[in-house]
Amino acid sequence: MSAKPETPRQTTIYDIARQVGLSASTVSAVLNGNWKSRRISEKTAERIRLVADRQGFALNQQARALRRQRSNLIGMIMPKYDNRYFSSIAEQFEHRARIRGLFPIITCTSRDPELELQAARTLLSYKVDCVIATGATNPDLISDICRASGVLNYNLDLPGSRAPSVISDNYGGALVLTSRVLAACAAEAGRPEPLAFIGGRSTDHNTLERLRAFRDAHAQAGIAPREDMILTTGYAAERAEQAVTQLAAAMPTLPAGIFVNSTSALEGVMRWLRSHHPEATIPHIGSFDWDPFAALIDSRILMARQDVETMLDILFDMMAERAQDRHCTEVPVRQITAASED
Amino acid sequence: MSAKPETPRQTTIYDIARQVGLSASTVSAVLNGNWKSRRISEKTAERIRLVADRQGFALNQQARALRRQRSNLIGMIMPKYDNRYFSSIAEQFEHRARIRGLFPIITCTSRDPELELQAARTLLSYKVDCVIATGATNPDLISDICRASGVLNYNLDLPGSRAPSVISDNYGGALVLTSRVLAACAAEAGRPEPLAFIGGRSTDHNTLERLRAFRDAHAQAGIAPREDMILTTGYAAERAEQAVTQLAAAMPTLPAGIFVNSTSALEGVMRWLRSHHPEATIPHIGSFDWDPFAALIDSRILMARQDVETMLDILFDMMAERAQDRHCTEVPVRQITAASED
DNA sequence: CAAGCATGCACCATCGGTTGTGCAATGCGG
DNA sequence: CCGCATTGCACAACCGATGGTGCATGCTTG
Repeated sequence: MSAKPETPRQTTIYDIARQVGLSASTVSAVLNGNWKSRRISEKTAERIRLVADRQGFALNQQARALRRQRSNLIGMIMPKYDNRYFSSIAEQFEHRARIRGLFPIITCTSRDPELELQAARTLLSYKVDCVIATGATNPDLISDICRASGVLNYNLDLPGSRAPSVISDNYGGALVLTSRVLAACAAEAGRPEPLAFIGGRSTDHNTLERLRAFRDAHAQAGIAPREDMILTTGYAAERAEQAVTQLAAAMPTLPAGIFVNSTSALEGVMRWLRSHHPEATIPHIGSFDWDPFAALIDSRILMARQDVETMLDILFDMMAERAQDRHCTEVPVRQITAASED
Repeated sequence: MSAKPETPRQTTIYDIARQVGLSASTVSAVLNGNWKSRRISEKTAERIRLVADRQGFALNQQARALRRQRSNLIGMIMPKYDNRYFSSIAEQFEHRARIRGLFPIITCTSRDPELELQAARTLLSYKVDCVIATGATNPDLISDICRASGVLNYNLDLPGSRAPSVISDNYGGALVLTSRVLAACAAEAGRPEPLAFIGGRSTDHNTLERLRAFRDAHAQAGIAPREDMILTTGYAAERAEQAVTQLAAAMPTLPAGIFVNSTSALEGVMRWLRSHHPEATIPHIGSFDWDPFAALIDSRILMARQDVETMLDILFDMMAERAQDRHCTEVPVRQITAASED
């Protein structure tokens, strides 16, 4: 009648202990599995498990973590969810974490360096056992605060100098991709022509490596890249769209081919092409990053798909052995051509 | 020399207390802001803040949550990250949570009902203050376990009967979308023709509502839908691809138009079309859910974009006032046509 | 000058688990 | 029947922060 239906607080091991007439430590031992080593009888264990199940008991992980100095939480900092590269990283990360009995916390910082730091601090506040910085603008800062707290730290996608890193072979992938686009253009025009490069930041490792490959591929094709067509205006679609506008204004005709650095940038490039030349054939495009729909837009779009599975396998292996050497592992990309799958 | 560089444990309020020669409770009061009500002097507060900053002190949120019975964690269960609808929900959710001083935890369950439940239980174990079930296959089960723990709970995208829900106006959106596709087909063929319906689950509310609108739109166009062309084979791209294969095998020619239920299904449909009829004009397609690249594939693709911003605004408003009434709020979708933006 | 009040902080129980240790009861051999 | 080992569990300290309460000290007021 007047039982207070307020917030029906979660039952604790003390509640269970009272009900079975045993001590909380016994209940704890049974529920976390080390009851055999504490010489709790099978009969007692069974009785406790029964009551716990009946109550839908859920152990308070905060309390557990507080005492154990180990949270089983594993944090990932990630720039965006809105493209297939990062979203597959997120999904695979969660899947692998769960398999290993860890609880994944992913936090998305919209490429905001300030937010990245704040997110790292918050993760540490919640006492995650490990912080993985994915595509972080300043991974070393994150490494520093992790080190100060004694928390394991790895970099993914973009390398850092203060923690082990797992990234794609950006040079290798971009070299093949650029060469393929150059070849397609040459086949069409009868002679090689320099490509444009759109998207990314000229400050990040990946863009630099892809640019290096871009230039080398041009050299291998026997032509010089045109520096005025290299526009690393960031990853946002809007900025890429502006870059194409700028490109179109500066020259009589669009380049025969474009290296597009990320699918976000590709979004902007395609938007521009569709709105300004809806009927024209588009330039040959090499996109560093894959999207299933982009593949279907036009057979002139080539895409390099990064090997997320392998990267995460390596990452989790390093975590398992608590690797600390500041080494950068490069994983080859898998090449994708237009409209082909997987 | 022999200072142990093991794990440089995070500093606690006790460490700081010792350094400034004050009690831990004073440090706590200063650092969590209620020091004025505890009549701590400005001078003392300043001294403590200085030391805390210098040490890079990060409060242990687990301990805090344990004591406060309030974690400031807010959990979201979500099927997938790999499409623009869910990924924008995730990003917006995180953004709004942070603005409100909450720490968002999103966990992705790959549309696995078993995983959903397990995820809910885990979130409760970590004592989240609120659980939001997005697109859950069985939201009511989640509501039950949340209720048992006295934790606030809301449904997003798919409605439940045991917690407040915020969803799209699936009927309204699908009615307009279907009508537009029907009209496009009629304009081309000279007479209205029934559309195919591909994707989704005939067990979930959204699919049922969209199907109801699908039928009503046919009725309004003066034709009967063909039941044998309604294939709710799930959301996975592979299943949708199989559905089209089945459709193509069963009839001499493809339908003039297709209602595609989700961008995942659209992926499968487009894959089939490209691999089986690479050069043919594709059917008119109405996709319930938006993707920027899909919009560029063909002007015959129409897309309904759900109003994620408004849905989340409503959701957070309800959370703020701790609304409990099991009401379902429907938010109109924004209509999108081919290649147009935002 | 005593009573009264404000100031500034310390003490301590508490949140829900974990784990080292202690102790009674039982079993067993001699 | 006694000593000793084993079995089966309880006790209590602890993890790090919070907040109610209490106690000096200094200042004001009659």
